[in-house]
Amino acid sequence: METAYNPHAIEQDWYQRWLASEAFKPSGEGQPYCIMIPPPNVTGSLHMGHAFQHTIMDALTRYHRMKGDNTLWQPGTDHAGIATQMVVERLLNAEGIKRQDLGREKFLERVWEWKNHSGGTISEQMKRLGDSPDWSREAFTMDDNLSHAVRETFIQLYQEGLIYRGKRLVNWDPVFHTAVSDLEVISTEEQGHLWHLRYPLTNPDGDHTYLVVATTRPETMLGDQAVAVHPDDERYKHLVGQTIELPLCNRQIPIIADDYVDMEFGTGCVKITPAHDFNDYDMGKRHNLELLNILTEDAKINTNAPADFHGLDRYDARKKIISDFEALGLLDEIKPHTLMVPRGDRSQAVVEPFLTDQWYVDAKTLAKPAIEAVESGEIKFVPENWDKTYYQWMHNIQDWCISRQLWWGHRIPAWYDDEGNVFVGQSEEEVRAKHELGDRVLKQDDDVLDTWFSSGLWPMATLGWPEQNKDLETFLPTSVLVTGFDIIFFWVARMIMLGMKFTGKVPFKEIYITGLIRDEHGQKMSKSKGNVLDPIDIIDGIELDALVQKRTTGMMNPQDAEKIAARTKEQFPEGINSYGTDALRFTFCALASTSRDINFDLHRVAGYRNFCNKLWNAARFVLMNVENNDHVNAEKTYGVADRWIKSRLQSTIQDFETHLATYRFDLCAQTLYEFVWNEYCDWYLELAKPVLYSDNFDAAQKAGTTDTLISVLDQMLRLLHPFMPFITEEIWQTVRPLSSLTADDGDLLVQSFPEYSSDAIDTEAEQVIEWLKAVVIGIRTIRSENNIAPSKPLAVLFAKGDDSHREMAQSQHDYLCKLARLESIDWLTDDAEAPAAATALAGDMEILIPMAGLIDKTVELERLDKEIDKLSNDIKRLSGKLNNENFVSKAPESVVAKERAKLEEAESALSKLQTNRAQIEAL
RNA sequence: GGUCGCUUAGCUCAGUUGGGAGAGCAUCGCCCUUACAAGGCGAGGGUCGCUGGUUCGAGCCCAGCAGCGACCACCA
Repeated sequence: METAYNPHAIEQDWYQRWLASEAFKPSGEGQPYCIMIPPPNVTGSLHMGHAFQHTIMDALTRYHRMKGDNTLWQPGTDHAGIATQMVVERLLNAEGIKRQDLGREKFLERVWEWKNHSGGTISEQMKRLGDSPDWSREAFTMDDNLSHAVRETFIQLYQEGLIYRGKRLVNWDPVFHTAVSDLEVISTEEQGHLWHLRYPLTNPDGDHTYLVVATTRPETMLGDQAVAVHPDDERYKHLVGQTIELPLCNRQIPIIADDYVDMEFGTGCVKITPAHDFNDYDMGKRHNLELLNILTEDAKINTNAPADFHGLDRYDARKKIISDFEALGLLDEIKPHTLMVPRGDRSQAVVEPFLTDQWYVDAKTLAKPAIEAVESGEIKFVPENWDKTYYQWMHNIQDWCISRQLWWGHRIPAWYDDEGNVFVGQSEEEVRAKHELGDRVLKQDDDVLDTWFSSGLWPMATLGWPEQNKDLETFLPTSVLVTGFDIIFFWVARMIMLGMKFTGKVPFKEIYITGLIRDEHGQKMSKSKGNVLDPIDIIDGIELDALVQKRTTGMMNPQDAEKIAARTKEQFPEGINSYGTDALRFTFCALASTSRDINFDLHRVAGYRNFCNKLWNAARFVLMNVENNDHVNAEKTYGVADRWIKSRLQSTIQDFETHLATYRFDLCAQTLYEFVWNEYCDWYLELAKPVLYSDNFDAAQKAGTTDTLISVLDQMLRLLHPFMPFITEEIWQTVRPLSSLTADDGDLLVQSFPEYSSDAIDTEAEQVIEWLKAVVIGIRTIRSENNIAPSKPLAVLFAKGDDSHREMAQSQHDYLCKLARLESIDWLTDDAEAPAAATALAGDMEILIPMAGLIDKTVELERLDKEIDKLSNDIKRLSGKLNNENFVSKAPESVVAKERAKLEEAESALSKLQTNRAQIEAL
């Protein structure tokens, strides 16, 4: 093995070998365990969020595979309708082509070309991460079988009246010319104006010649159908039923009363535009108002408005209306106003409420069982709190607009005849045959379905639905869904609704909601902020120039490039090191606490890269000291250190499994890190050295140590494998010849996971080693504080203590000498006078290092004073507590006893140190 | 307006029925001790956001306040 861990040399070879062994496929035996990947955009590339979630999913998959479960991780990608179409349209625009120029068929050919060209990126990147899904089942939401499932769902819902078509107000994206769902509209606060407009009364009375209405969108007045006031509003009550002369339009509109109006806001008069505002639409329905659409699909003014306005862009029309009102003396005032502006999440264009024919899903009906599934605990959110977010949305769910005026996606399986009759079915042939339409002219609906309609079927459809097969039976409900809270509504809720509707089963039993990856300061990673990290760059490393290049090309705001380049150079003057996949994966696990934001700091990766190196070198040590597997059959005796490390290993296994069961990957990572570094490396390897190197230990003891070195290393590698697959496989294969395993037994990824065994728990060994550690640390501290060279052998005296200490000092003699660099250990008899010495305590026992020529009086006094201070404080606190009658009488007996013992211990320690201090002082 | 969350060491974060404040990174000192300088050994560093309450006892439970954040809805 190389002296330093080099991730590059080992990763991809193992991946190819795993693939070839078909180990990623479900074994067909054991308990089913299944995870569905949240399908990323087929033309996208892997970002930190994917890498994070995929690491979690892969860790779970590998763990369950090693546990012997029938494990399936289903991979695949999403066609991502609007996003993908947008990318391809942009590419075409660069060539000077519009999609309309090509026509639907040719355009779709181009999209498929693009999909085939860039579609493999994500999968390739997943392989770099060591992800182990069953690639033979890789799915795409527009595969034939999935498309069939989509149509089947649509047809059934339509037949049950749960999908319907209707003319309604929708959120219209005037750039993409499509409806979008409520969820795809992002409202942000922007500075605007509140325009107060005067609407003249047809019959002015003494008090009023006009009413003043306030609006943030003056252009909509062209479609006004009424002015509404509150029915109880004394100011206007008498005007209800009268009419307004709508300026610029030469129309009369009524004044109506509706308690939706807030008397306190503005003037208390609201202009009502039923065709261009959701609230007005509802009011219009209540009052039978006409729906007058005044916009085109481009959000220009249409011919329903006065001729002056035809063809004007909505914002130009706004300007003209303001100036026209002003010219007529009808502009009352203009106030600055902060309002929420709705924009399309993809186009960033301001969306307009727009009257069109669209398809809707009756979400309320589907939501009912989906809510109950979570309430009953059949589906559990982890962390649990997310159920509230889910309930809140589900209880207020609106019908889901599923039609999109796009070309890329699942075309709606509905056909119309010339008379406007609708026929829904799998294909035109089927529809014709079923409805006996003969050669009647039929035209398929031009629209496609919302992408989330198909991803909502993902778990059941990838398993084969609507066909009833073994996979569905075995793997549904799937075990856990791993995803972010940002798509609970988009995706999670829809999978539950559609899944329960069509299979009668929940799609998954648990939903593990991960945090969102942010940069080291908690900022969202984004191209425009220039703080994006590419997981592949962390694995492979990247030169500064290339990183700057990457961050500053293709920007929305090129003027920020300089700033971003400067910041990048400051943060990564040397570029980014290559840390390897395993370090990155371990970092993700270590960061996966319950927090909803995860600040990703590269320093953490560096720390865990060092951990990889530590593991690597521990293995090197074992290999250098174990030449063959003779120990397997040799006679062995296991020393206290061997029993100790095996005992500690059991606790590690137990803790790991407890934490994994609750998705606390951070605690799992910490448990493993501490065992490997602080117990196996720091102590066990050091304890093994004297046994292996000294003649004081016989062959059976040496064999016992060798055997323990190998077997604990083997168990550690298994424990670590789900988090760090490559380095563990590499080391394990090197170590395998030293164990009883043969080459036919498969690779590490299919070995059994360590099982906790209480038989190996050895409290006696743990006590002995804890004592030994206390002695060694006590001596090291004295050395360090008194500047005694670590290489200088010391003669120490032990004093006080009891028989057990004498026994341990005897049995651990060689270990103590080696670990603390001692030349001798002697016992001070009880009646002998102690020499002036630096003192450490190990329980009741004193460790004395005579000062002669070694120890500086003032330094040692300072050190002792610090210890004494600490003890005095403890004693003060403890005795205060124990003197409090309330505490003694009300606290549980065990707590009181514990405090008493602590007090006694502290008092005893204090008196020893004080004696010692007096002695030194007197020198 | 509604819902949820956060505030612990310089930084990023753990802290599991309330019972001695922890980790990693960073900092300081010593050490090339035959696995590892990506290392070893040791050290320093926190009035647990503020105020009050419950309790023998509060980082943890309750109330209020302050600051930060997310999501949902929205008055023209």
